Amino acid sequence: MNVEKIIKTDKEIPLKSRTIIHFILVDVKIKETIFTALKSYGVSLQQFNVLRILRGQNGKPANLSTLNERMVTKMSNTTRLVDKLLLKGYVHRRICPSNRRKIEISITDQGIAQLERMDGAMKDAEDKILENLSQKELEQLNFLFDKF
Amino acid sequence: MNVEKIIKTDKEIPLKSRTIIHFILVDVKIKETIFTALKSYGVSLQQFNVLRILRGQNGKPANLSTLNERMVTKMSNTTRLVDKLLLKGYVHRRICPSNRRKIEISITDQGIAQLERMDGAMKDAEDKILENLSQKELEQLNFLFDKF
DNA sequence: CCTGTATATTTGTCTATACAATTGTTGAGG
DNA sequence: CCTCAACAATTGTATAGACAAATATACAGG
Repeated sequence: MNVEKIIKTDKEIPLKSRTIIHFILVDVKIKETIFTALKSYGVSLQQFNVLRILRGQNGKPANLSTLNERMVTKMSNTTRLVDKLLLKGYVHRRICPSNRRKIEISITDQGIAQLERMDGAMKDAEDKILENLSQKELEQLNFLFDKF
Repeated sequence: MNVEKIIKTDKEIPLKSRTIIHFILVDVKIKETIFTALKSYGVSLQQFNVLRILRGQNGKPANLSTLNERMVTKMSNTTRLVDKLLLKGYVHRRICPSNRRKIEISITDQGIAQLERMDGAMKDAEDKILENLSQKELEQLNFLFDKF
């Protein structure tokens, strides 16, 4: 990936700006690959993440606030996001008996089965995205990302 | 930034997955900082980029296809994106006389003035995002990003 | 010229996201 | 009990983005 070529400039870009631009270009590429991988399953990255969080609960349901906390983005969407998973039959939802303000969400067997199929596609996407990086370079990246 | 803490897991995440998750977390943080910086100017990151591309033309107008090519995202929005900049008085638009299919977009003096104000905010955002990284580390990052 | 094809932009529509306001529920303090 | 503040989720609305279809123009070949 050549930054200057992609954004078609012949000027020297200051290192900090270049780093940010570079990051954003990599981001576009990563999102594209992941999106393509999940597309055929009809779920968005966010929906996929919610399913993974629910699976991680090992049967224990999660309420919307918990989901929201673990997702990277904002609450307002969580209700509607779960609605979509509900329509697809991947999750179950019920009012928490001990606190009727809360909603308990859990993954269905169908959701788990679908998720297992998606896991493979996701792994392929990750492999593809990172195909040119060695183990050592991955470790370096993780080290550097910690500084953000 | 501690990945495991943020996504609240105690399981060991495979290195490749961890790298992608880590990347996405950094992305959210970067976008947030940049968005906050630009918010008070009432422009989106995309609009800001278009203004910068136009400034880079040094008076020479750019048509929509050119803009689209240099932006990272898709065409369909370019018309509407430019509409918004037009409303704000930051760009000028006219039909190309030599090829009436094309539209020439150029930045106005007002657009340049506003952009100069935004440059400062953007630089501050970049500094803040990268405050914990040394020159050497920035170079390492750029080196590693080239492998994507 | 006329026709078909390629090019450049615009428009329509659907989905996603952000933010604010609203609804329903709980629990503490008077 | 009753009221009020805090909490949990939902809904409304405005804006952004993806994708496809439509419009307008150019130009090559008969």
